[in-house]
Amino acid sequence: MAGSRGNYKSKHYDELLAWFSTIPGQHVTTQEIYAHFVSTGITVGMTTLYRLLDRLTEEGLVAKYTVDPTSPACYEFISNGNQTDEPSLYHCKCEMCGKLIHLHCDEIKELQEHLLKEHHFLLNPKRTVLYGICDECLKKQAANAQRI
Amino acid sequence: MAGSRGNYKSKHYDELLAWFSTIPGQHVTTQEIYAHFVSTGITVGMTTLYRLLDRLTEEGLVAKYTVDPTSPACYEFISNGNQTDEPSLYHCKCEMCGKLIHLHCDEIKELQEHLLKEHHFLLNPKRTVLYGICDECLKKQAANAQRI
DNA sequence: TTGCGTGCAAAGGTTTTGCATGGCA
DNA sequence: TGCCATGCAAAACCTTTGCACGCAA
Repeated sequence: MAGSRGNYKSKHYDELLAWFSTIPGQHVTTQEIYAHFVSTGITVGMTTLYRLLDRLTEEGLVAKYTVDPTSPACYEFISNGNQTDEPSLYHCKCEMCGKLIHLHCDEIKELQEHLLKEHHFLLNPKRTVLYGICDECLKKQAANAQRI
Repeated sequence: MAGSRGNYKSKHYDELLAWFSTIPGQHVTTQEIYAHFVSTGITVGMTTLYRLLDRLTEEGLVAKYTVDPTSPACYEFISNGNQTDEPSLYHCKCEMCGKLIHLHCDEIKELQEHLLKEHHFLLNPKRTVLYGICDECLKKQAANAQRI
């Protein structure tokens, strides 16, 4: 089922997946992936990268995150494939420093269930990004507020 | 405080804000805003629109939503300005039909408090978009699953 | 041989920037 | 007058598409 197509082996596909599996829980952009390929000595075009990432996203092996229309998309390896999910892992994007951070939180699992039962909305934790302000920046902000 | 600059009156600024206030709870793209101006007979350039929207977003009168890196950003009027928030109103984007829907849910308010207390992350409900699958598409999906 | 994978080049679209002009205070 | 707002044009950016070639089965 993982491939109506895609049963072909490919140097690029293998390398990308192999590298992804070495950096679980890390989010990377196409540029960073491209840089990795360059450092490996394997030549690759951006076109191929986008197509591979689309394929991996469809297969559920990789999650795609949109953070801003201007900045590039982020991709992250899903270690357990499309088998068991880990709904307690969420992404938070800091609006001040721009950091994308991981958050383990069972509370969100409850929200997910609530959304499904009461609002008939099936939340996709692999794609959802919570926007806000991170710990560090909250402190900075408080400090600045005093100065002004 | 609402304007280190921006104390200038401007036909475009006024018209944009006036129109926004007539469509509370609606999200529009720059193209749609542009179309509105055309229908009003007021000429405007996209450059101006982007600058006005940036300004309104900074002033907290308008919220900017990112839905996809490919598709344009969405803007929405915040009726109560940056005074009292309405944290029970959230945005959900359906990954199948692409609809952006509103959701009133007090449950999320609890999550917000939890995130702040336990994880020191200040959630921004004006910007956060929850991805998932909406009611209608869940039904369609179920129907399709039976056919296949 | 067949069909997918690849890569170059070009197009698509949104958003930003530079610079000269016009309008408000 | 001074400063900001505007708009045109061009650029920057990420992403997608078309088409020919290469490679796996």
